[in-house]
Amino acid sequence: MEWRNDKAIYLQVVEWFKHNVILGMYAPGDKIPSVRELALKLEINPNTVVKVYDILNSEGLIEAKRTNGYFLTDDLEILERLKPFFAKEYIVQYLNNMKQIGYTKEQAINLLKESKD
Amino acid sequence: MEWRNDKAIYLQVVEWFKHNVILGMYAPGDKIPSVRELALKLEINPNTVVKVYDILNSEGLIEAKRTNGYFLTDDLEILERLKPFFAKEYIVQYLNNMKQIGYTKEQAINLLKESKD
Amino acid sequence: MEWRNDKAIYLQVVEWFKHNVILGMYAPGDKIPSVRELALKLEINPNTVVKVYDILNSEGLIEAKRTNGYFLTDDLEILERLKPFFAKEYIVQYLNNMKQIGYTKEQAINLLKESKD
Amino acid sequence: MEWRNDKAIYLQVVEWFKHNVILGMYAPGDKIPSVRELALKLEINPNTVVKVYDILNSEGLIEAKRTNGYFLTDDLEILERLKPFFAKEYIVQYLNNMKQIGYTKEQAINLLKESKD
DNA sequence: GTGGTCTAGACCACA
DNA sequence: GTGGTCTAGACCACA
Repeated sequence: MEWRNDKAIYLQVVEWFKHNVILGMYAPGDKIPSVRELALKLEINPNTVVKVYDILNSEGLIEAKRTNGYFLTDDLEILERLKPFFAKEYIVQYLNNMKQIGYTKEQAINLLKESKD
Repeated sequence: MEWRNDKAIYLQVVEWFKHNVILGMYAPGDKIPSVRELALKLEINPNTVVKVYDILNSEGLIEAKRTNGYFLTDDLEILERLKPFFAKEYIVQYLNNMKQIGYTKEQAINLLKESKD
Repeated sequence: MEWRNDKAIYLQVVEWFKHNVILGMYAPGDKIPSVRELALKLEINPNTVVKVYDILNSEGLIEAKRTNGYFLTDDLEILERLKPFFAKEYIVQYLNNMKQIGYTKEQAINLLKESKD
Repeated sequence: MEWRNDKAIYLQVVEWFKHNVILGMYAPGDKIPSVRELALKLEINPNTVVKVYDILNSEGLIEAKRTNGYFLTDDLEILERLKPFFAKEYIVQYLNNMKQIGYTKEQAINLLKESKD
């Protein structure tokens, strides 16, 4: 893993984790890597992973079972919310990019429609 | 300046430069920073700047005048092409992002339309 | 300050801080002690204070102003919620205590009414 | 066992012992742990246990039988008094807590009545 | 000086 | 081995 230096690592890991969830890396209720495992894999400090898991926990995305590890929530509603969450981010990003180079929202939509991709 | 480490620096500098041009930092025909100046300012190796200027030169965006330095082209047509160039990149990026989390192009367009921003 | 060892220090500090707010130690919008100040005063690690302020921040009770310090929220609604929050805790604690020694809720209420205090 | 450091340990042990009696850990007239046994179990100084047993003895709750150890009293009246004793403590504690955050006794009673627990 | 981030590492309860 | 807590201390941006 490589980290951008324009954003706190723990924030990047939070996003990375959510992305993995969207991509179906873990099933609802699955055990996820332990704090130490993930720290080793990502080559970051365990405390940073703790911070990440704290955030994910407070968002209801994962749950801690003492001495058993962390588990992905089986609350499907919370999991369903992930996609629109990212979508919103991507939309804002796209519109900002386009506005920065001088396009309006309408133009951003039209250029998108005309694209072949 | 901060550089992402997931992409070659010279590519990032090329983009950064084009962005500046779009934002009107230089007028058509203007002198742009020397290789050494830019290297110092961006804290990168002069050779990297040389590579950047080579690319920009080959795209017709800048021109070298022997012993006089580099100048932004005064060919307006080339300058006009910059905006669509970035737009295309942003569009591809947006669609890729949305597809990666499971949205089709149509959904990407519709969600964009519905956004309030 | 002395800390009970049956509860994490940061939780005790969170409660202690809320208590102080209820007692009117800070006015809405007031600057509160910096992370380092509080750490020194309470003789705990600055990181522990960071954790406390993180929690209070996420609850909307305080706000961080970069390079300026933390401030008590001026959102009166949030501040008003503190009293009932503690009241609920005290009620639960009282009922639990009484039940543990064999009294029902009704008895707990009646004994309370009969008390001279 | 964990001891709060805001109160003398021997006082905490006295309370802890009375609590155990209320919970029926010993029957009236039962032999209770020797000074040494209890000191080991609670990981406290035997002298502290001596002090505790002195107090319990002076309150008539336990009785020393020379060379035979200590026994819980079989005086049911004394045992019956334990519950109201704790109840009074809990009531005072509850009222103090509520007063400290600005509620009157009447409010403390009403909030208690309204609680769902 | 202020908050923010991150690392290193210790010790704990629980099983 | 697992999560939870806490300390010590470094370095950063911002002003």
